[in-house]
Amino acid sequence: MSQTVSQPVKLTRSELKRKDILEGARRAFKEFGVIDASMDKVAEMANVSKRTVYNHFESKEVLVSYIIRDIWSKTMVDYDFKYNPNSDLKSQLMELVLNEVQLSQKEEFFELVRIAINYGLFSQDSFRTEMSHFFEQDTALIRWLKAACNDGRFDNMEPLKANKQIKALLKGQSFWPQILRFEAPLNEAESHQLAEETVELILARYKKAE
Amino acid sequence: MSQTVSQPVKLTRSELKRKDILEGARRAFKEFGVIDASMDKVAEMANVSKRTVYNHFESKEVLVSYIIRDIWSKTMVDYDFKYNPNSDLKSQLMELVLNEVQLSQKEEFFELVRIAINYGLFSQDSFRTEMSHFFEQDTALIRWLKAACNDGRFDNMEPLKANKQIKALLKGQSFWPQILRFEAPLNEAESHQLAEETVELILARYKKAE
DNA sequence: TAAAAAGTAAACTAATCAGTATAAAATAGC
DNA sequence: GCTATTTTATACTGATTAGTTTACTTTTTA
Repeated sequence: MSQTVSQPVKLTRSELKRKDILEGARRAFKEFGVIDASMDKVAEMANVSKRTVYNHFESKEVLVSYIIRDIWSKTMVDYDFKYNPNSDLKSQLMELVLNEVQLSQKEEFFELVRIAINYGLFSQDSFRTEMSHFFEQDTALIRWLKAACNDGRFDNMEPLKANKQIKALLKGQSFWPQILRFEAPLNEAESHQLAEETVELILARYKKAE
Repeated sequence: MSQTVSQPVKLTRSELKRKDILEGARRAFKEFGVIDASMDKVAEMANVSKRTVYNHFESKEVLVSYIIRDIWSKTMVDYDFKYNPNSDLKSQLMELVLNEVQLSQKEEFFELVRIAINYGLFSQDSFRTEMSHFFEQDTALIRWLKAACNDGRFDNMEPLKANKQIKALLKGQSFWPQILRFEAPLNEAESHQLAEETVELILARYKKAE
């Protein structure tokens, strides 16, 4: 056979260096912020010569946006959850919402969003446009809300609006305070409580009277 | 008489210069961002010599944090709104919530919060701690919720939790998207709609059944 | 009105940083 | 083993910037 199931994938020296650079850059950005992490520091933390960094990434700008995009796409694994007309609303919504909260509660994730914000806050349109996709994305919840709505399980609900409300409620306690380091990431119990309270609120407003 | 009612307050030359510096710095930070606004640019925009800037503020750091603190405290004028047991909940809450939204919808405010966030994102504890007070402050809404709660107008409400929920719902549409420049500040109609939807949601969950 | 205080313009220092140049050393593929 | 590519170390360029110095002028104040 020409392929084994779990191939260790032999990387060329060049590929190894590239990996080192990316890892070093991430550590440097995380520790100092994009602005204060000089390319010399990046090279040093990657244990690689500065010239090598420039052989792989033609400028700091390119390196930064490569890293941000990379993290973005790795974090945004598109989770799907199908609406089930035979199951009760609360448990389904709980699952969706809890997933949403837990997905983001990793310090590594916060660190990288900080980098993106730091970099993007005063940058030009193109990068921000891309960032906005990331922030506004997440179709699983929207799809579910639409399906449940079409199935007549909700009253007076506009799925897109309800989606925004849910996201706002979650981010207000599980995202922004952590990004600004006012609060620590939520633990299991806290995540659960937040999800619960959020679901209660949404159902109280939109659930069809029985 | 030694004091007239509306005295034009004669400022010394020094005080005038100080004002010029602050105004020039704010414009420079707003236009270029704190990092790209050099002290030369600040002096130029203030129409003041660079040395004068340093006579008033011993370093850029000091100037930046002075300005941030200044804006903060000016924006956070503590508005008060007393709970009225004889008026209906919805209109009272609407007033409070609408005020909250409108208070912040000025582009100037967003620009300065961007500066503060960008500056604080990788800074040390002391500055962030101060920032967190501003973010978490706002006692008018909390006081009102507590009063209404004590008066038995709500069911199952923890005022501090409800306050967080309201803030999250508002910021999710009227603060964060604007800070990241994904969306424009809300106009009158949009503010009103957001306030309305938020109040609906909160009342649906907590209003005492009659 | 004279001395003290504050402001000005312009040049200067010292540091930092993105990016380049160079020449030697390590490694890859053939 | 030989050649082409990549990496390394180090030093450099050129630009920018925070902050200072100097010599001079204007304003305040007493």
